[in-house]
Amino acid sequence: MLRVLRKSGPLSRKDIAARIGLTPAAVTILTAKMLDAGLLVERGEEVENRAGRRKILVDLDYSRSFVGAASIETEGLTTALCRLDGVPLASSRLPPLDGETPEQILARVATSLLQLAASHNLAVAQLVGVGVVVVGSVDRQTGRTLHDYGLWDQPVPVVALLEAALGVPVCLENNVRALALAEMDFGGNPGDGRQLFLKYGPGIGSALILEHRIDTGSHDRSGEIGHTLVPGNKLVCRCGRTGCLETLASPAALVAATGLASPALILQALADGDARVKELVQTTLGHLALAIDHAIQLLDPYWVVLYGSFLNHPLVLGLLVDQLVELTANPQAAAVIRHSALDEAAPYLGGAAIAVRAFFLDLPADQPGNSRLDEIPTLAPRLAGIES
Amino acid sequence: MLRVLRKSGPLSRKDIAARIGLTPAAVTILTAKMLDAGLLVERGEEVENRAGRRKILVDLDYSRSFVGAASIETEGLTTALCRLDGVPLASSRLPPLDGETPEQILARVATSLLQLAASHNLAVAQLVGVGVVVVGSVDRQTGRTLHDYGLWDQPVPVVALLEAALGVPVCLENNVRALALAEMDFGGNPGDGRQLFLKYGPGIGSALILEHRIDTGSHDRSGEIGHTLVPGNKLVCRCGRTGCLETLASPAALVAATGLASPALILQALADGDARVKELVQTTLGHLALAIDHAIQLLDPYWVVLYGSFLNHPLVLGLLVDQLVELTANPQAAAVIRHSALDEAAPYLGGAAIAVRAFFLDLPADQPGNSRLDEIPTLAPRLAGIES
DNA sequence: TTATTTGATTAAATGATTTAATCAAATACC
DNA sequence: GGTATTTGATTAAATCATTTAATCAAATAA
Repeated sequence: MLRVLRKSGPLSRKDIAARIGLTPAAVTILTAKMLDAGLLVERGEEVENRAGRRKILVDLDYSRSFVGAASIETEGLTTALCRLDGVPLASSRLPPLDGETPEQILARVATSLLQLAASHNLAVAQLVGVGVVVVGSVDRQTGRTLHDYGLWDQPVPVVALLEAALGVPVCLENNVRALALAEMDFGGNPGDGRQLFLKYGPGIGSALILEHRIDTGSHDRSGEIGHTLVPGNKLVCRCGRTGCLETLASPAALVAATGLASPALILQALADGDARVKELVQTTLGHLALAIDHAIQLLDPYWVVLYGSFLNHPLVLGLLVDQLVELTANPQAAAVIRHSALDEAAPYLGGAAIAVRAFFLDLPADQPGNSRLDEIPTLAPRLAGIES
Repeated sequence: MLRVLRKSGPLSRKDIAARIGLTPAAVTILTAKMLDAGLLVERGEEVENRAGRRKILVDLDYSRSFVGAASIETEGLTTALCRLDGVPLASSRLPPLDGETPEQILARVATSLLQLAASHNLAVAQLVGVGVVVVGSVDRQTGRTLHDYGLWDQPVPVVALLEAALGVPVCLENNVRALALAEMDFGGNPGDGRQLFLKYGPGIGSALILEHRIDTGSHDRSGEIGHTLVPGNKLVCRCGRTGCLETLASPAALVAATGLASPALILQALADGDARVKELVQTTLGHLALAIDHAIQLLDPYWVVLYGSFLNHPLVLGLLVDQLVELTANPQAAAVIRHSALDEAAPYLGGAAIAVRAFFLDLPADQPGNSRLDEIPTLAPRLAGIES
């Protein structure tokens, strides 16, 4: 029911019943409990010029609770508090400190979140969860980071440490994967829950979303478009293979190829009509387009979402889309690809997305099993004081 | 419960309970109903040298019912009857007739299935469903074929026509996709339900299985590895694009490249040590290996299953695996790729697989909703006469 | 022989959901 | 303008799957 409301906005009890396969009577009972628990709100009536009683719209109460979010990178920490619909309420950026241990970093995260709440008059009791995103891969079972491409050199039990410090549920995810979820949940673009997300810069990060959920594959390695091979490419990748797309078509590779100092300067050169740079960019985007076409053929996504200011530049996006249309021999393919609507200055949005999902029982799943309200960890405390 | 039994063979009531999240008491009740209904059988006790009562093993009754299967191709019809575990009981091949309408073909399918049952002393009352596979794409909602690459030039309501003729549930699927399911369900290789299936010959057909189910993608086009692009390839594909893998690396393309008359002759030349042919084959398999590597990076499958006698030849399979291992820089890749264990002379196995799945409620799904035995179409008639 | 262990079964209790009736609140019709 | 009709929400009794707790069954261990 929460899942349906999340996806399809305010709905009447009758419509909810139809969608989740229960009777209106059952939904009346369920909504009553959840309204009491503060999970839902009634949002007035839907006016239709038609006989009969009007629908009373029910929706998730996005404003009553909030989540914490943190992004831990080598360049520093970003923490934030967000509403359950992803709207940021407060955020802060903290620089990295020399020689700081993981434990100290997480302690700073906890302190920062509490300070943010205090300074924005948000009651900590309404903090329903925290999502942390990191650069490397994570073990979702144990809530630990695995190898982290330079930040931490050993597994860190992030979830356990932060839950001890804050006393609310904490979840952990890779930053790109979490961002892809944020795009799904907060991005405002409807779809069928199948999306390839491509974070362009400084490397080529990607995440695959199937059935509204992060797809991990059989060995936690699916969706790695940056590590598909480009024939003829002899560059050795950090992943150990030779010829990965990332070594040839990442912003870093483009910077190296053009000899310019930054992606911003490349954009400048493009705008100035620099033919040499345009050709280099075109070649690079050609590799990218080919890889994206491969992915489209194999995954048939509803969206291919690009994330990163360089690709978001109209000139670049145009070149990429042109190449893709040419490859697919189908102008409609362009409709599949678009740039993310997320604020690129908010790296914590992924954290907010996973925290919200955790609060709403990881909504998109059709997990068999628990449907008893009082056995749900995040709900139990809220339902404890209720009579019925 | 049926799903768990299907996947994990005979189990005790207690173990079933643990897996489906119910109590042994509930499982006792459920198994009793299903034993009465003839869906399950008790398979003796498991002997463990341990104190306590022995487990009474319960399993699906694969022998009590059977399914019909049909494969409709331009070269003719194949019909068969199979046990619920995929073991063929009877089969027949029928040549195509000139000028035969789709309706006449389906009438022949129905007649053939009834004849097979009659001649093998199988009671039609125990025929619990029929699965039909065709070469082109199908509309699973309406049970119609769509365009069919030459066989039929307009949609044919296969399901409606055959259900009218036979009076049992009929389901329809593309042949490659159904074959991939047969591989999962009858192939005897455990896995986690994620598999890329590749039918090599005469074209390059493929199907993607995720979470134990056929993945269709957002537009019914996922898993099309044969239509990924090979850079530099200028051949126009039947799909309308230029440069598809299939135009360059299918058996048909290989036959054309070698100038030999058939894949069998190519195998012969390879065995004879023909260097020119070996190089051509190697180039072709290189394209295939690259595409497979792409798919592995994007999908992270548990298995890549090859189907087709040409690829099954030790020399060819060896060459392909070598190329793949070289590309991935990881000897483990060899463990992922394997040839199908299915009988290649039985094109109807896919039909049997989808019929069995339909009978067992499309087992692998975690579909929300109906768990009431008496509302299940395939079970209702069997439960009708039962007391409790 | 008895105690213990493990699995299966049973009966009463529970509780979510449905059924069927009713209430609520609008438009449509005469 | 009053009444009928329609549509959605609610309620109470009934239902039915499931759990709980006790018991039975059948083995090994002491």
